[in-house]
Amino acid sequence: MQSNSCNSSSSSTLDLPSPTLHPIHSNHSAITSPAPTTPSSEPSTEAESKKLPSSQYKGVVPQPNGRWGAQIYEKHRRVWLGTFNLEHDAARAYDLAAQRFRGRDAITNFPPLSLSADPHELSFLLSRSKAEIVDMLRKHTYLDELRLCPPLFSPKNASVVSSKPAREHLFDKAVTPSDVGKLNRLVIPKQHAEKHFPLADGAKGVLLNFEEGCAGGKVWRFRYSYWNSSQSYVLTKGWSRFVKEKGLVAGDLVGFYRSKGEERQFYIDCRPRGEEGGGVQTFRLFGVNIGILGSLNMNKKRSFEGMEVGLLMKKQCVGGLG
DNA sequence: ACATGTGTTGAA
DNA sequence: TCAACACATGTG
Repeated sequence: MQSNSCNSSSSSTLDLPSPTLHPIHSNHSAITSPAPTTPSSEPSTEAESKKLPSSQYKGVVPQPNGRWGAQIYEKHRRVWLGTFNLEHDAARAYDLAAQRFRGRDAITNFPPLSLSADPHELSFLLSRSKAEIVDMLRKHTYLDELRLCPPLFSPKNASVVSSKPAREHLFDKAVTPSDVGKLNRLVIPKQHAEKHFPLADGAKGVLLNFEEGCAGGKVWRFRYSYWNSSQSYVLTKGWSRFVKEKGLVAGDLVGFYRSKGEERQFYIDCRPRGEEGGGVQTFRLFGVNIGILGSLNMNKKRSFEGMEVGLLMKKQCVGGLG
């Protein structure tokens, strides 16, 4: 089996969140709700014993050994989500994948996270790449990972007693060709610059720190200044490195945040154009930052989105948990 | 040996 | 896109 010493989950069962559920929830009310109340019985006749029982859940397929597989299709290809003892767990796995792969439009077996009481889980789900989510589902480590990642945003004044301060989203910018080109600078839209990054009067420029990710991620330092020539606010020194490391291309979104409370620390993240939700670019597996991923930019991830990334990462997991 | 996950197909 | 089904492959 998995011989990962850093596999944070030693619990094999109890893998997925299971709020109280009713079968077949779909956003499209038009969908037929077969709801075969109870599968009533297992194959009774001997002829049926050869045939596997089909699942009442979407994305769930029976396995010869009585377990249940979960799968989702994307781009004419099947993405295997793992096998589960309980049909219900397989259905939950499918739901999570569906919401990550298809966003709001996902048709799920159970009520979607967007209707859940816990907004944190949705942001967690969307902050991970498809490959990461699939990997977690297959290894049954989703819940552990969810627990390991503290909320980025907390609802209102919630009890942020624990670790990380809540963050406030300042603004996003869709980077332009020149933002990721040879000019080595990012133009901050003036309205946002003056509102969130006020420069002391007559200041030549300042160094701003931006932390990445949700748990003590890498800190990026950019020079921030005002260019009289173009009458624009810009991030200069340090920006090109960010572009390169992240593999930013025109159209990608860069998000700016600031923690509430004392620190007022700035945060940054980026995500490909059109992707749902915020993409926290810090790659963490089992709560450990993976070194190799420093060389994995978004371009590569785009093409790797299939699955191989998970395999790569598995081999990289050598240390124990901190 | 047996569980897992893929190849493939037909239906929607 | 999807699940059914056969079975190749992985793995303990």
